Amino acid sequence: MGHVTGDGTVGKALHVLDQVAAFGRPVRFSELLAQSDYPKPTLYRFVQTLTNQQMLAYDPERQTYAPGIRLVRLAHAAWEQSTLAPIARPHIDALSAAVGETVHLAQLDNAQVLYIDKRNAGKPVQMYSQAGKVGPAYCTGVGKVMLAFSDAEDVDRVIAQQSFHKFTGHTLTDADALREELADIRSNGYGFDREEHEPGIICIAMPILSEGGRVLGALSVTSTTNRTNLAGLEGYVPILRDTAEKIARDAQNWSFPDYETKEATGI
Amino acid sequence: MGHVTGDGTVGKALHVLDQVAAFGRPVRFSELLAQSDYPKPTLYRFVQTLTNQQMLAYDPERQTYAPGIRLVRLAHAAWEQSTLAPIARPHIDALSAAVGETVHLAQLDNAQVLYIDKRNAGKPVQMYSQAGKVGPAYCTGVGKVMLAFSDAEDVDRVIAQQSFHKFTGHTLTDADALREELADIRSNGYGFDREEHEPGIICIAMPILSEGGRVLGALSVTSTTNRTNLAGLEGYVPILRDTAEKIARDAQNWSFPDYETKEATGI
DNA sequence: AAACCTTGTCTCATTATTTGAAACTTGGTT
DNA sequence: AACCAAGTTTCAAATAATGAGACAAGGTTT
Repeated sequence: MGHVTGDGTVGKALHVLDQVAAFGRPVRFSELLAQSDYPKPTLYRFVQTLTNQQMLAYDPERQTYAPGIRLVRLAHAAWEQSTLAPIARPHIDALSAAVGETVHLAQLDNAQVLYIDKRNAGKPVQMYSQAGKVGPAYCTGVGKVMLAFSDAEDVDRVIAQQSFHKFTGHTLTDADALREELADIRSNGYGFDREEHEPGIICIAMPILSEGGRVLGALSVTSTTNRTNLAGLEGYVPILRDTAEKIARDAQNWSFPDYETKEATGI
Repeated sequence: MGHVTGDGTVGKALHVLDQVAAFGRPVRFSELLAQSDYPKPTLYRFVQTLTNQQMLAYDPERQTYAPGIRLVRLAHAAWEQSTLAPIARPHIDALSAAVGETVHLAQLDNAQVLYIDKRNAGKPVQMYSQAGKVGPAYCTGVGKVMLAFSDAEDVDRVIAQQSFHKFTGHTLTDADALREELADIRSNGYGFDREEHEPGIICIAMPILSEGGRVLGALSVTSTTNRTNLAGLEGYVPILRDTAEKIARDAQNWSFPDYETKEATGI
């Protein structure tokens, strides 16, 4: 009878959590039930349990559920321990200052691009909204670059999961076009986003590769067609490559600092 | 044999997740086992399940577990839907620009202060590391202000959980001193951090209260004793009060925007 | 090399928990 | 007063979690 979710009760509960998060807005129990595979009392108990555990938050006034505050706490630990962000931080600070454009750091999470960090060179506002945000792999600079240097089997798996929604006139809309693009990127060593996701937005992206050639993540410098063009972005290749190599080297040597005191640093 | 955790298998698994996060660094199975209440195979299976589910990440080289990347994705949804951050964003942007100092937005999470957002007026770097960070309630400006306007029973519960660790010479080190301070704050309408958490760091904090007087969160402006003093910070009271009121008002009227398309905005 | 740890993984009968059809409650609507 | 939708509870059957103990894989000492 095993459902697709697997991993017993815990897996099922987390699947419910994902469903709530996927709504992108606070959701009523009945809405959740309508699109759930579980019978009413089962779903009900999961939602209750998750709410008790503060993994979901219940708004009694509107009778809605949303992902809970406990996740924010846990994610902070994840971000600092399981992503490239703490290692890359000084390097992308420097990169952003040098190029004066927006810089992104991303990793691959299943078949999606997960944005891990961002520097907004000019305007320091509106940043948090991006860490944790996901984007499509087939039409972003960082996504294509990470795919280009992944194992063939991983590429197959990821491509199979892409929707190939046509965001702009430049979006690649099928697997073959994407595979050609990946071959190009592999021979160049870097890739572009040619207004494939948003009109007027272009970027150049560089993979972060371990010594063994494994994909750790990717960096990108984003700009607009008003300010520059692809040839202009190409001028950033040396500093991007340099930054990516530094991050990869630091990741190699990284061993977690031993903490004795927990509350040592202030806010 | 009901443990303190409650909520069946799911609760237990999440408790394990908390334990891993609490280490603050990647942790080996044996370390986890040493401080766990569960027998070896039980803990083992939980860790396996959580790793399968990407709630934990396993580093095969070092044989360690850390909170996983899936949490970062989930937390983004939580941050946007279950915190004041999206509502407060434009207001704290404006506040930060006006005062030229660091601004924090916090909420109460159990007995701790959870930092939700931050603006670093001068230097736009190193920001993400703060969202999701937790701090003590009894010796931070935002913590004391939120407590001061909470229900008596909540205050009792929170105070009972404080450690009253003496961070500096100014830290309040017992419940009575804290209760006096809370009474002061209540009559003033705002509070200070008088180098109670870190030497040289001072702040002024303002509660964000709903129409009914319920605590929604708190704002603070932080500075150093080199740059200013408490009297100087007190000059920010009008703009702080104004900002807090605007956030509270927006929170009242907030109904989640209906999304039809998910991928409408670019990165 | 052999004996001996330490750390991590697997087995399986027992036990406790999850499961979901159906019944019930609550609040709003015709 | 009858009706309907959304949410909550019950309880026997089905299933999954549990953990003592055995086993495997490295490493270290004698």
